[in-house]
Amino acid sequence: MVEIARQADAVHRTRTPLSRARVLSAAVALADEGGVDALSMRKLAQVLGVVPMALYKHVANKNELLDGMIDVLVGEIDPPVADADWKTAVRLRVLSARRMLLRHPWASGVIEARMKARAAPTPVVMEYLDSMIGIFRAGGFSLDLVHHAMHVMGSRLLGFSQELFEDGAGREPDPDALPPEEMAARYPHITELAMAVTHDEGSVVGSGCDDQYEFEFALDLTLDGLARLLP
Amino acid sequence: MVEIARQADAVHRTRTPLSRARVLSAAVALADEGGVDALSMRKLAQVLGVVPMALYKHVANKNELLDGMIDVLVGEIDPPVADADWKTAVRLRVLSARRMLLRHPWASGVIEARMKARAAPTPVVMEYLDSMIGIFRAGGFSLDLVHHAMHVMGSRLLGFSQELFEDGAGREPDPDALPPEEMAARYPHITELAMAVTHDEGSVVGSGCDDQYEFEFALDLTLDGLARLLP
DNA sequence: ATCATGGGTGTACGCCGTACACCTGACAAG
DNA sequence: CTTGTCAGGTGTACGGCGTACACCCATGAT
Repeated sequence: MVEIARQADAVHRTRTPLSRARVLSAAVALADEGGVDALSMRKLAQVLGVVPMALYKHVANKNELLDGMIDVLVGEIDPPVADADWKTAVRLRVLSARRMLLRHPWASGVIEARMKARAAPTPVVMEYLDSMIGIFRAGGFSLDLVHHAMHVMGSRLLGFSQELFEDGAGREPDPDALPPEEMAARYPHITELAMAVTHDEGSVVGSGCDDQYEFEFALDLTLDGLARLLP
Repeated sequence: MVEIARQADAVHRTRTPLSRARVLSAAVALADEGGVDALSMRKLAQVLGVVPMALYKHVANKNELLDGMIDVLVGEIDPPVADADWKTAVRLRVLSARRMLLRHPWASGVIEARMKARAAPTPVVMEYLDSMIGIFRAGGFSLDLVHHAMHVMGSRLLGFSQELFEDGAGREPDPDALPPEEMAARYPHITELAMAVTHDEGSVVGSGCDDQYEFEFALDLTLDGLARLLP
């Protein structure tokens, strides 16, 4: 009994004290494995070896936790490179953002959801947007044009353009999946496209498409479109 | 007591029987007012004057409910116009999708979330995508090019390109909002842009920007970019 | 007359976020 | 050295959620 007490004490003594930073990074880690649904205040507390309510001494509530996690992620995006023309600067930055989002697949959903819910983005996000605008401005964009540019880039600014129909490993299984022939009959164009893309006859939907290439293709298309609008 | 029984019976008799369609449209209505957070199986059941578990006779679970709601919404998008060149056909369709999404502001989030979770889109969404591909194909796009095109359009295909920083009425209030001068110091480019956009000195962030114009600007930019790639 | 069945009911379980009261140990002031 | 403050961890509890499971009952086929 004394042993137990001593050990408990030892554990207590060993445990590095909680902190906002520790909470946030544990939350990110928890979301990284198991997706955002696996992130609950209770599970997070358990991972940190602490009682759930302890977290509330470091984050106001779950939404603020999510905001903090977003800040952590945005902090992972490379700063803009110096000495580059605006197009490559934007390009590099967006690709860096994309890499971050590929490391944290749950992030785009959380970012979008929180962006819609919050009155204003967090300071960290604000600074990201600000410096992005700065790149355009330094590249000679008028205020009007940079405004349009930000809208054009839209979600690509943060590194994602919804991969709407994507390979789909690890998704919910589809009970009523169609046999290929019925597929071809009902959705001739999808099927045709899928066949052309996957030259091996794998699962008809989506695989075999180089996402990175597609992403850069789209990114460059819009960047070139913007470049043509410069005086 | 007999009265009560009779009245209950009358209610019972009056109530039009549940059906998947009735459940789905009630769910959409419930989400329309109060956002997607206000949509719970329990509240939905209450609206329909029924016990929660009754819903499960018509939808397998909440995710399937959401999928059904998406189908309802996609069904609201205008079919492609006949006798139009590909560009205007795509343009009109996407603008119709956008109108639907403005009617149901919660929809884009749900669509994105469910698209990520499901193995394959529902048949209704598949048909939408299929016919969209069909428009491009009829316009002379090669398979490769229409593939790129679908990626380029990305979320715009469904009528939304995240309005990342948007006017923000009805959002969570921001406790630590900055005074304008500090705003200008920390985020010079955002401030400059915001000042240029809102010619009246309203709240510095975002208002006074014509979303519809921006959306069409971006849409046309990408459509023009695609047009330049045609042989 | 019987019986199967589709659709509504009731109860119960385990999860969730978090309000609120409490404790405790470190540290500053006297 | 005492005393008081207080940041930070604890324990309990509440209301809401999705949904499994057992049930009942009216309808219509046999």
